[in-house]
Amino acid sequence: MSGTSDHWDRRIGRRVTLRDLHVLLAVVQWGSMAKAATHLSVSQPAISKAVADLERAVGARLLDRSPSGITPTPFGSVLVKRGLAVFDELRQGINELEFLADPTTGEVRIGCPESIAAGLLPAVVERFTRQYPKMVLRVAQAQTVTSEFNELRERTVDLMIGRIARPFTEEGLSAEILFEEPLYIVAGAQSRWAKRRKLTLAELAGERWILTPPNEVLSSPVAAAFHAQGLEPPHATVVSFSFHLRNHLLANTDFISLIPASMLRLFNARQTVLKALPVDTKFEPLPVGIVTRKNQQPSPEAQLFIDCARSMVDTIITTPEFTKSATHKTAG
Amino acid sequence: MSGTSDHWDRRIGRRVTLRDLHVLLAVVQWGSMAKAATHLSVSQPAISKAVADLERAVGARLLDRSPSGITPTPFGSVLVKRGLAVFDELRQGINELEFLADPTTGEVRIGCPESIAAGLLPAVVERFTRQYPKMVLRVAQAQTVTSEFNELRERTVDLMIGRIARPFTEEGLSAEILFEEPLYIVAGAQSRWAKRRKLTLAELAGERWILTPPNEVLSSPVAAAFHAQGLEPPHATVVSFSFHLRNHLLANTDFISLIPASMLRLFNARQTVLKALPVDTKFEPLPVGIVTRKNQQPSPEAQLFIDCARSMVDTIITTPEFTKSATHKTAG
DNA sequence: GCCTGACATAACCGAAACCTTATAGCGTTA
DNA sequence: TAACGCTATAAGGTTTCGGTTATGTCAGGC
Repeated sequence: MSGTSDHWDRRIGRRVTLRDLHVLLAVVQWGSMAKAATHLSVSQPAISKAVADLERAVGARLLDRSPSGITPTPFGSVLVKRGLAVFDELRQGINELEFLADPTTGEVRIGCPESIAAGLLPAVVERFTRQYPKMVLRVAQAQTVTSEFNELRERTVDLMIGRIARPFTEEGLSAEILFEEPLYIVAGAQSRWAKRRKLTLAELAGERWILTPPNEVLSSPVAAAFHAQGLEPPHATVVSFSFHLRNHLLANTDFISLIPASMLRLFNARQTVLKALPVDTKFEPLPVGIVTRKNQQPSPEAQLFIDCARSMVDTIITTPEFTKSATHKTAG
Repeated sequence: MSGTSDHWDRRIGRRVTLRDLHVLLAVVQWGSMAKAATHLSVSQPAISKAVADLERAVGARLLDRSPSGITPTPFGSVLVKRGLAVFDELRQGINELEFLADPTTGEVRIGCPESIAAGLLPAVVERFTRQYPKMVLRVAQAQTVTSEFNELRERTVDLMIGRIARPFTEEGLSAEILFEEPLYIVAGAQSRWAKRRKLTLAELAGERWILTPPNEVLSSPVAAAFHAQGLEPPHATVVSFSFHLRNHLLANTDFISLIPASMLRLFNARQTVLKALPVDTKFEPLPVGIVTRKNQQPSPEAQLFIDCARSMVDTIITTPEFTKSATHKTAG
C-alpha cells in the first residue's frame, strides 16, 4: 500500500475533498446547480466553483451543462456512485462508533411491504425492542417490492424484509430466506364455499378473486396453480395490495383470495371471520426473507436485528397455520 | 436520505476530513505519530493536531498514547477500518474514471502462490495482455496462502488466484472455483518406481517425500489419502513450496511428491523427466479459483481479468493431464 | 430580436486549515 | 537521576478554502 499511496494520495487525496463530492451529489440529486445552491443554502457560484474544482481534480468533465440544468456524464455518474459509497462508509463508521460507545443505542431502518409490517414484523419488533430498549426502529412501508429495492439500493433503509422471489436475482442485493410461509385460499366464514369439506381448484375458477397486481411475488402462485391444472388463471375482480381491504371484502362478500399464513392468523384471531378452503391443490410456500445490500456488510444494529429476526423463525413456523400447511385443512 | 443528510452532514461531514483520516491511517500504520510524521514529511505536532482534531470531531478517543508509541483504541480500529474503505472507494472511483476514459488502460494487481504463477497464470496473462495490450498486470507472489489473504484484505491486491480450501470460510472474502485440478503422485523418470505398471499407496509409505508445510492446501490430500487406507502419513524428508526445488529433486533423486496437473505439464513438457505414478488411489482434485473481497465489487479491470480467466477454463481442462485424471494412467 | 433561466468568471474577503519552531510533560531506561 | 523518546501545547505565519456580490455568456421561448 505504501508504495503507491504516497504518490496517489498527493495527486488525488489532496485535491478531491469531501465537500466537493457532497456538492456534486447534491447537484446531481436536484438536477441543477441553482437548485442545489438553494438547498445547501449557499450562492450559485459557490456550487459552480466546487464542481469546477472537482472536475479539475479528477481531470474529467462530470456534468453536461444545459440551459435547463445539468445531467451527469458517465464520469459524473461513476463519481456519484462512488461518492455515495464514500459517504455511506463514513456514516457507517461514525454510526459504528456510537454503537461502540453504547451498544444498546442505535437505529435500524427497515423497509417492508404491508403484509410483513402487519404480520411478521410486529413479533420481531416486539422482541427486538424489549431486548434493546434504546434502539430506534424506522419502518418504511412501500407499495411495491420494486420501489422497496430501490430504497435499499439508495441506502435509505438498512435492510428489507419481505416475500422474495426465487431465484433471487436483484442486482447488487442479496437475500437470506428466513422461512417458507404456506399460502391459503381463503373465503369469508359466511361464504358458501366455507361449508364444503373438500373442493377443487376448478370449482373456484369462475369465482370473484382478489389478487395482487401481476409481476408481484404474491400473484404468481395463483396463476401457476391454475396453469398446472390446465385452467385459465381466474379473472381478478379486485386488484390490490391492501390486506385490510381484502380482509373486509372476504369477510363480508363472496370474494376469494390467496393469503399467506401470517395474514390469516392475524385477521382471523378468533377464527370466525375467514376460512381457509380445503382445496386439493398444492401451493408452493412463499419464501420470506431479509434482503440486504451485497458488497456491504450491514451496520452492527442491523445485524442485531437480523439475528433477532432469525432467532424468531422457530417460534413462528410452529404456529398452527404453518404446520398445517401440508394437509390443507381448514384453519378456522 | 435528504432527511437526515442535512443534519448529519453538517455535524460530521464538515468536521471529519479526508486528511485527518489519512493521518490517522498513517499513524496506526507506522505505530507512532513521530514515525508517521517523518513518513508524511511533516512535523510531529501537525500529526498530533490532526489526530486531536479527528478525535474531537467524532467525540471519541481513537489512540492510546504511550511512551513507546500509540495503539488504536477500539474506536480507532473501527475508524481505521472505515477509513481504509473510504480511501479505497475513492481510489476505485478515480480508477474507474481512468478506465472509462480509456477502457484499454488500467492495472490489475494479482496475488498468487508460485504454483499458479508458474502454471496457470502465464496462460491467462498471455491472453489477457494480448486482448488488452495497455493494461498493466502486477503479480505479487506470496509464500503462504495466509499472507496472501491478508494482502487481499488490506487491498494490496485486487484478487487472488490459487488453490482454495473447500469449504471456503475466509472471513470477508469470497471465492469462485474456476476448475478442479487433478493431483498426481510423481517420481523422476529414472526412479525405480517409474517402471512399475501398477502400485499401491502402501508401497510408497516408506519413501522419501517432498511435501508442502502442514496447514497448506496442498499438504492435506496426501495425509488424507494415507489416512483413508489406514496408513500413517509419510514422513516428509523435504518440506518446501518451491516447485523448482521439487522438480529438481524429483528429476535427479528418488524423491516422491504430489503435484498438480498444471505443474506436471509445465515441468514435464517433453515427458522425459517426471513420471506420474500409476497409484491405485483416488485423490480429490484440488479446486483452483479466484478469491476476491466480499462486500465489494472488483474494479472493472479486475473484472475483465476474471472474465478472461474464466473463459480460459475450457481450454485448460481439456489438456491431457486434466482429462486423464480419473484413470490415473501415467502421464509420461 | 429581446428577455429569461442557468451556468461561468472575476474580484475580493474572512476564517480556518495547515504548517512551522519552540517548549513542556512524562514514562522508560541506562 | 539524567537522558531519551514520544506526545501535547503554544505562538505565529501562509495558504487556501469557502463564501460573497457583480457581471458575463449562452441557448431557447415569446
